[in-house]
Amino acid sequence: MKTVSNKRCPDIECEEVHVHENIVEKVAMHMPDEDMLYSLAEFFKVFADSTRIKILYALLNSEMCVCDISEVLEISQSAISHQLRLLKQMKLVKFRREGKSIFYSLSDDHIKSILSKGMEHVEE
Amino acid sequence: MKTVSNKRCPDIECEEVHVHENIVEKVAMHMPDEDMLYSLAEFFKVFADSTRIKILYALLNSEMCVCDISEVLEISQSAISHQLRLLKQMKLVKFRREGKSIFYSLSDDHIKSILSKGMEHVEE
DNA sequence: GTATCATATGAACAATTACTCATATGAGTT
DNA sequence: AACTCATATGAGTAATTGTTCATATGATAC
Repeated sequence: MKTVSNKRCPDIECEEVHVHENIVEKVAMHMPDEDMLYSLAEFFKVFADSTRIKILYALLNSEMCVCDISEVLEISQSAISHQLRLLKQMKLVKFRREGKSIFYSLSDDHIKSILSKGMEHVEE
Repeated sequence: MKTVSNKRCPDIECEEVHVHENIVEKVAMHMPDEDMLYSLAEFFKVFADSTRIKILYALLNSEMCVCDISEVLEISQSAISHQLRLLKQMKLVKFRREGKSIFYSLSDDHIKSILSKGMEHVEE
């Protein structure tokens, strides 16, 4: 079956055999690995919760201990701790111990730039 | 109660009244609106699902009709349609009708740049 | 050692969500 | 008009997730 390249072909219908093959093939070729796309979704999941977003924004300004974060955001210590664990697993935050407290901070600058990219879109 | 500015104060404990007040205040001042942070999380939620990520990546290359997307990604037409609805609501895709088909495409370039920012982080 | 405080964590529960299936809509064709 | 095809959508369901509550851990102070 012949396909027309780079131009839409209105009379080709959209059944099993009659899909717009040129497009389908081209797109299929450029798709990243399944695994990669899955990881990407996993990564964005971290930013997909307002508690975690708040934590990240708080840490944008200063490293903070768990109970300070809890205080600033008015969210229970337990909830914060659970979310910090996830952020830790995803390597978005690092931490250091100081006496009884544990201070968390952002692990790199990617986070800042992703947050602001998102903000740009939301602010419109 | 006195706080020490810009320097950690190890002997201040982390109870209701004894939080690291200088940090807490400073961070509290710089926090964006609750609503803004909530919207931001909502926005990132769109990217937090592998089906939607796949759809967006597919559309990065070319506008496509629903059944082509379904074919390329090997995901049911119904599932694609449900997710496209969400993407439409969040203004990440636009669409045009052509005969019986409806062609979807990315609504702007923000999306591309957010995806690649995410990709940068994942690829490390 | 015991007591206290900051943090972590497991279980339980409620809320959200992404899918499937069945069906509806709506445009084109005859 | 009736029929077909592409897409949309509502209901139902299984899986995921974020919180609370109770408790554990681990460091410091006594």
